[in-house]
Amino acid sequence: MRMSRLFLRTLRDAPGDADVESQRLLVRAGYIRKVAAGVYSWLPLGQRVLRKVEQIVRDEMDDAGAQELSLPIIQPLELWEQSGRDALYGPLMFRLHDRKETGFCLAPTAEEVITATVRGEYSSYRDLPVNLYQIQWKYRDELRPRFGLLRGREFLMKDAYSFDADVEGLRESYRLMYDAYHRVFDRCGLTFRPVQAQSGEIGGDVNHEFMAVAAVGEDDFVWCRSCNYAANVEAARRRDPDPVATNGDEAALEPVHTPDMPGIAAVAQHLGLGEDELLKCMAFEADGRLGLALVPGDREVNEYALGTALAGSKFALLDEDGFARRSSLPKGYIGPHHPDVELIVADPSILARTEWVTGANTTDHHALHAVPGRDFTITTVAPLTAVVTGDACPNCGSELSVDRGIEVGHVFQLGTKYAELLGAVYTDEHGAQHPMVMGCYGIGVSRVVAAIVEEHHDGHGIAWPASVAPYAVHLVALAGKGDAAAAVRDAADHLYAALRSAGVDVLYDDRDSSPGVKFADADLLGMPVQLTVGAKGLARGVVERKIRASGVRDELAVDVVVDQMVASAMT
RNA sequence: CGGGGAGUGGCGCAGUGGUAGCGCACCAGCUUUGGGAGCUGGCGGUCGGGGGUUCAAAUCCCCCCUCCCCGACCA
Repeated sequence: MRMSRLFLRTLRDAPGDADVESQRLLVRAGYIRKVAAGVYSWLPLGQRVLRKVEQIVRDEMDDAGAQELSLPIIQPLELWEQSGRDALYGPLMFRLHDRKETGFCLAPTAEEVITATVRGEYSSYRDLPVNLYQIQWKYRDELRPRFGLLRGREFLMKDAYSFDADVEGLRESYRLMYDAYHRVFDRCGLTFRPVQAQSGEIGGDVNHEFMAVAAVGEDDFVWCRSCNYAANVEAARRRDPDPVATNGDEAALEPVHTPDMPGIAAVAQHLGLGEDELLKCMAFEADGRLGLALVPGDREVNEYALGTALAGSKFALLDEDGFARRSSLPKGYIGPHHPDVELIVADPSILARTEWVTGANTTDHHALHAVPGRDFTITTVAPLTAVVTGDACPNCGSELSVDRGIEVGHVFQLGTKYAELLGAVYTDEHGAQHPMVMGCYGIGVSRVVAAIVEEHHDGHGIAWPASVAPYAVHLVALAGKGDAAAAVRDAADHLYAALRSAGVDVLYDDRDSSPGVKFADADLLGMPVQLTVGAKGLARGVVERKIRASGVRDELAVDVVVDQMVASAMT
């Protein structure tokens, strides 16, 4: 492509509303343009990158045995009413009506439609398994679209759906996708981790999020640098500290005056203690019963873990209203020896210390020497603390790290939920009917583009991995003076033609601009290899090569350039 | 949804009552040519929209729209 004809305008300044580097660079370099909050146009260069990522995804999906189809973006609301997700998604869905006032939505995802589609075609165990996918635009009216392509309201997503006869089949389908995802993100040049995660609103059991490590990520996740352990911050566990036995000679419970100190930090400072010596008592109600969740004062309660510990009970931490109703609970001064407390869930670390400082259940007072088992009775011991960097890995004991990541993929074992709700059943070899067992597998294709830029850029611009670069080579012709100018132009034209006929994708800067502009644009646009044809080099029969990512430069004889480029494209 | 900030040419910005300007970009000419060149001359804006105050509004007042940031409860 000749840059003199490319629909491209690079910007020296990024728009003021860009809030992450990927957005700033993609806009400055002319890959995308914002049309509305969370809605972007993909200009020619951007479209090429999007297609590259798409094609990697398509390759790996096809290799894994999935079949591509295309489902509608406009979906009847009726399907969403059947699955019950109409209400669940609520205002997150873009809604519209046709002229007959029939309700539709713009697809935020496609479990309903795909299930209805398979239901209409397949009904025998002989048909299964089958895995269908599409690469299609999705729509979510996010509360707060932000971070450019990372949280848009319109985004390109690959969604695959597997249908199996039984759970064993599902596990195999899931494994195929899980493995394919590794290959996809490897090929895209991303540093990532699959992490155990919660299922969120889609429902189902086993699932993994694929997190690209990035400071601008919206989700914290926990991973071990020594072993393979990785988990969503809510599902993460640490290795529990060992319990210590009480000697039985601890001093008796002793009240202490702590005026106007409803927080851990103030009390610890006042008493000259570490925050980890204080007992944090978080009040909750579970099925109407008052409970306390106990963690060390320097820790926070992981509500998801608390839910697990309460084994399905409906529970909620007390809010302001709750405290208002429970007037006997002095918020900030609660101790576990409270007469109204019906159950106490304690983190294992509570048993790793013989005595605690805790609330005295009287405003402005705390209590020293609270001994588990003596002064209060623990109903259940279960992991409750939110994991932080430096905690011990539950698998290997090494240090865990809590980092931010961009969720670029998510794989779920859905089970039979949608098949049951929407009637996708098959007949087995004995003539009995069963719901199909489903899995679903998403990749945020447009988000991946942004994630790649987040990982592959520097102060000058983007540095695309070769696998997704819009062009393999950025050929720069420097206009010289007089006869030299003509020679340079001539040599560059020939090189351009030769590279193209050798099958190399070339972006050719044939513009009549100064060298500075051309170099700056080349670095900003980020093709993996830059070839510069200038009068000086040409006189010696060489062109200069610069590897964008490393900045390494060398010179190539003009007559070996094409072979070199073709060879490096192979590797 | 609540709080804060902001909308002025394609992009970045200035302009606190007197009729709109700067840089980049764009167009023309001349010069320049290995890291975002110089000079000269141009094109381009109903100042987010509507209403109001005023002799006069980008500027003051009201309403609306859009955009950005922050905000859950750790006791």
